Amino acid sequence: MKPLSTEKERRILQVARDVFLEKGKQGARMQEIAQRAGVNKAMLHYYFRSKEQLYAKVLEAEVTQFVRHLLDAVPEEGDFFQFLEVFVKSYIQKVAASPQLVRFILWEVRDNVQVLGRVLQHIFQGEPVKNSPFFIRIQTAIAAGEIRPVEPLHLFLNVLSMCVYPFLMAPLLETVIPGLDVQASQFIHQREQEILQLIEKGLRPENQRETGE
Amino acid sequence: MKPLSTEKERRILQVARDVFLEKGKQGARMQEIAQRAGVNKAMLHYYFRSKEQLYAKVLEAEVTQFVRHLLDAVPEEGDFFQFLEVFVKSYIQKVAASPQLVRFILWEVRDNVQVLGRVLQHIFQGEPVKNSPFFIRIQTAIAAGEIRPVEPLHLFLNVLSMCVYPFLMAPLLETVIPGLDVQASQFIHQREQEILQLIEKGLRPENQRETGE
DNA sequence: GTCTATAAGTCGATAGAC
DNA sequence: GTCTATCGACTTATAGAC
Repeated sequence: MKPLSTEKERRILQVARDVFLEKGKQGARMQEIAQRAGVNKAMLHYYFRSKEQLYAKVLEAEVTQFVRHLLDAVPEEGDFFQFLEVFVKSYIQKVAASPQLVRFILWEVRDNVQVLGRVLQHIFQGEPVKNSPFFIRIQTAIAAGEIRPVEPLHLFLNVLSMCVYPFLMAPLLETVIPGLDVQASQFIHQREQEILQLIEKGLRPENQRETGE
Repeated sequence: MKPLSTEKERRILQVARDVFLEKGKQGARMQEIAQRAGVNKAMLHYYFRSKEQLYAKVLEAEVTQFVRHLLDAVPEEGDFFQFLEVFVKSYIQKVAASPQLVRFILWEVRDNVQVLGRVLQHIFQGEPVKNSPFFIRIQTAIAAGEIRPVEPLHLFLNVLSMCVYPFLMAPLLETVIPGLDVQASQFIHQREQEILQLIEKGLRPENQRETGE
C-alpha cells in the first residue's frame, strides 16, 4: 500500500521520535533532528514537508505504540491471577525500559486528543473498550467467584497506575531516595511482587457464605 | 525579609504559572503572559529580568506546592486505616482539582532536578525521606501487626500511583470511555472507595499464627 | 536527491521617550 | 514605572545551483 520508505527516511523518523520524546513538540529543533540523523536540514522538508507533519507522523506512531504496549501485555490463556501476573510483568517491562514514551504521551496528547481518537478507532474498529480482553477477564473472574466483586474500570486503573506511575516519577524518586535505581532489576522485581501480592490479597473473595442464587 | 511584592507583580506570577503549566517552558510565550496579565511585555522584564528567571520562580514555587500537597495530606492522628482514608481522600481531592500541576512537574522536573533537590533540602532539612511521617506510619503499623509486612517504599508508591495516575490520563480515559467525567464527584468517590478497599483487604495481616519471637 | 544560502517570521530582550 | 518601537538571535521553510 505505502511505497517503501527509503533507508534515510526511516532514519530520520527514528531520530525525530527520539528528539520529540525528549524535548516535546515545542522544544524539538529541526536542526537537531537533521544533525543526529546525519542529513541536511533541507532533507527533512524534502521528505516530510514541515515540522508539523513530521511531528504528526511521530505522534500517531507513538500513540499507537502506547496502546499496543497495553494490548500486547494482555495474555490469552490462564486463570485470572496468571493473567494478572503476565500482564503486570510484561507491562512493567515495557514501561521501565522506556518511560519517555509515557511521559511524552501524557504531556502531548492533551493538545491532540483527535489523534488518540483516530488511533483507537483504527485499533478497536468501534468496539467499545469495555468489551476489550482486560475488562472481559475481570468480569469473567468476578462471575466465576475467582475474585470479589469490584468495578472493572477501577481495577484496571489501579493495576495500570501501579505499573506506570513509579517509573514516570523516577527522576523525582531517585532524587528523594539517594540509593535508588528504578531501572535495576532488583527494584523492578520488587515492584512486580508487591503489586501482585497487593492485588491478589486485595481481590480475594469474601469468606464465602452461599452466594445469593 | 522580602520586600512585599506589588499587586501587579503577583498578578504576573499568577498568570505566568497558568501559562507555564499549560504550555511548558518552551511552549510558553512572554507575549501571552503579558496580555493575560493585562500588562505590557516590557513590564515582565522590568519585574523579572528574563523568561528564564520568571520560569525559575514559577518552577520552584510549583515544585514546593507539589511536595506540600503530599505532606499536607498526611494526617497526624488516627490508626493506620483512618490515616490511609484521610490521606487518599485529601490527596485525590488536590490532584483531581488541578492535574495540570502533576503533568507539569513530571514533564519539566526531568531537566531541572537540581530545583527539586533544593526544595527538598529546604523542606526536609536533610532529614532522610524514609523518616518522614508516611514511612513511619507504615513501619509502626507493621510492627503493631495492624497490617501484614510490606516494603514501605512500595506501599507508598502503590497508594500514590492509584491516587494520581488516573487523573493524569484523564484526557485519554475520557476519549476511550465516552461517558466518563473524572472530575465528577461520583467518579472521585468511587475511586476513593476502590483504592481504600483494595489496600485495606490487601494489607490485612495473615491469619495470625504465632509471630516468630 | 542533496547542498548552500537566504527568505520570512517569531520571540526574547532592551533602548529611550514620557 | 510604563509604553512604543525596534534590535538581534533563532527557527522554520524554500529557492536555486549542482
